[in-house]
Amino acid sequence: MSEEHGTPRAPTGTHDVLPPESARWEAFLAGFASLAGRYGFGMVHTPMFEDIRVFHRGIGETSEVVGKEMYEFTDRGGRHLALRPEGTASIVRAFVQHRPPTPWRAWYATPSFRYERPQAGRFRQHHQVGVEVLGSDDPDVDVEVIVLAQRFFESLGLNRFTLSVNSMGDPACRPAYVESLRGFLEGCASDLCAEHQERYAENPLRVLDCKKEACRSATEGAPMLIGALCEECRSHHDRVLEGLALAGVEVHANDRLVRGFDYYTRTTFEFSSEALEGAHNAIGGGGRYDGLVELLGGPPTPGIGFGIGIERALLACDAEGSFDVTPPTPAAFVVDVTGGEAARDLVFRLREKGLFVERAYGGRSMKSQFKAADRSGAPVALLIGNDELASGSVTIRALREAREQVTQTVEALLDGVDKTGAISW
RNA sequence: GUGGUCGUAGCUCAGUUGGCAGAGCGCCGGGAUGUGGCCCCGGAGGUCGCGGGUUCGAGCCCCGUCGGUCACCCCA
Repeated sequence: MSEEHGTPRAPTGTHDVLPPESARWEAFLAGFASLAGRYGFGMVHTPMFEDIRVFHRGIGETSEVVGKEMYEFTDRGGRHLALRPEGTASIVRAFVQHRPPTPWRAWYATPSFRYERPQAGRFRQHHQVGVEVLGSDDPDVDVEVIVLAQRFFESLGLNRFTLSVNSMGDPACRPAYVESLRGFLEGCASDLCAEHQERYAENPLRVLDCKKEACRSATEGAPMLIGALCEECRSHHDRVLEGLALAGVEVHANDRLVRGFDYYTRTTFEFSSEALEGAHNAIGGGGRYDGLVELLGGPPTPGIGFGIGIERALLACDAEGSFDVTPPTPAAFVVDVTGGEAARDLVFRLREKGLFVERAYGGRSMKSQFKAADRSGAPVALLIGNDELASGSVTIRALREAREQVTQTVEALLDGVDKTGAISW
C-alpha cells in the first residue's frame, strides 16, 4: 500500500504497463512503425538523457517545460544532464552530430519526463511516438507529416478528434507582429485575466491561447499573426492548407493556436480529442522549426515534426471504445497427469514448429489443469494420461466448440500443425 | 507549486451511536476411478497506508504524515 511497509512502488506519476494492456501498446507501436515506414521514415534511438543545453537552447528558456519541469541531475563526472522532456530536441542534436543526408526522415518512440503534478492524462513519465523531417522547407513535407498523424489516429479507430492548424510566421514577419500585438495588449491590459495582466509582455502570443474568458473577450479585436505573415510564410501556409484539402483532411483553422515550445516557425498544428473530458485533450501536436538546427550548432536546416502521446491517444481510444486489442491466446494447452515429462517434450516440439503453446506445471490435478486450459483461451487441450503415454499418443479435446474428442499419435498431431500456427485435427 | 477528495484481502468495495475484521470476484483444493466453463463445499490470503493522541476499548473520533486520485497551471 505505502512505503511505510517498506515495499517500494512505482514513483509518483509513473506507471507499469502489464498484460493485457501492454498488448495494446505493442499494437500501437507496431502500427505506427508500419505506417511511418511506408512514409519513408527510419527509426532513431537517442539517449533518454542529454547535455542539459540541448533542451535549454532547443526548447527555450522561457517555456514552462524547460523552466520548471525538467528532471535535471549532475552525474558522477560533474556533467549537467536532463531527462528528455520531449522528443524533437534530441533528434535534432543527433542530426547535428551525425549529419546524415537530407532530407532526413526519423521516427521515434520514447518516454518523456516532466516534473509535474500528475492527473488524468498527465504523468511524470509519459510516452510519445513521433517523426521529424530535417532538411526540407517544402510545404509538401508539412502536408505529409500532418497526413501521417491524421492517418495514424484514424487507424486507431478514432473519429472524434480535431486537427487545428496555424502559422507562427518566421523571423521575417513575427517580430514586427509580436510588437504590434504587445501594443494592442498594452491598450487593454486591465481587461486581461489576472495572470496575464502581469505577464503579457513576456510572451504576448500566449495571451491569445489563454482559455480565460477575460483574455478571450479582451483580445477579440486583436491583430492575428495569420494576417501579418510575410509573403513567403503566407504562400507556404496556403500551400499546406491546399495539400491537406487535397488529401481530404479536415482542418480547423485556429488563429490562436500557440504551442508550448519556443522553436516553432510557420506551420504549427495540434490534434485534440473531443472524446476526452477536461483540459487534457491534446493527443498530438507539432510544427515546423526552421531555426532549431542552427540553435543546436548545425548548419541552417529547416525541420518539421510531431509527437503523439501514447497514454493520451489510448485514453481517447478508451473513450471512443476503439482499438480494443487483446493478447494472443495459445493454440493449445497441454494437460499432463503422468508427471510432466511428456508435457515438457510435447510443448517443446510444438513450439519448435512455431506454435504458441502453454501447459500447467507442478503436477496439479487434472481438474485444475483443465481449468487452466480453459482460462488460457486455447481452442484445444492436449491430454496426456497413462493410456496416451503408453501408446505414444495424445487426446485432443475441444474447449470452445462441441466436438467429439479424438486420440491420435504424437507424430500425427505434429504432422497436423498447419501453416497458420493452429492445431488441425 | 496551490486546492478538493479517497486510503480496509490480489481486485471492487461493505463495516451500525467506538465493542471479536467481512462480502463478491480472483487464487488453491475437493465434489465416487481420466476432463474445463455453470453449480456446491472447503482453504489460503489483512500491521484496516504510516506515526502519534483521546478512550476500559479505535477500521470508525482528533492531529500529523505518506500515497492514490481529480482540478488549477502547463502540456502529450
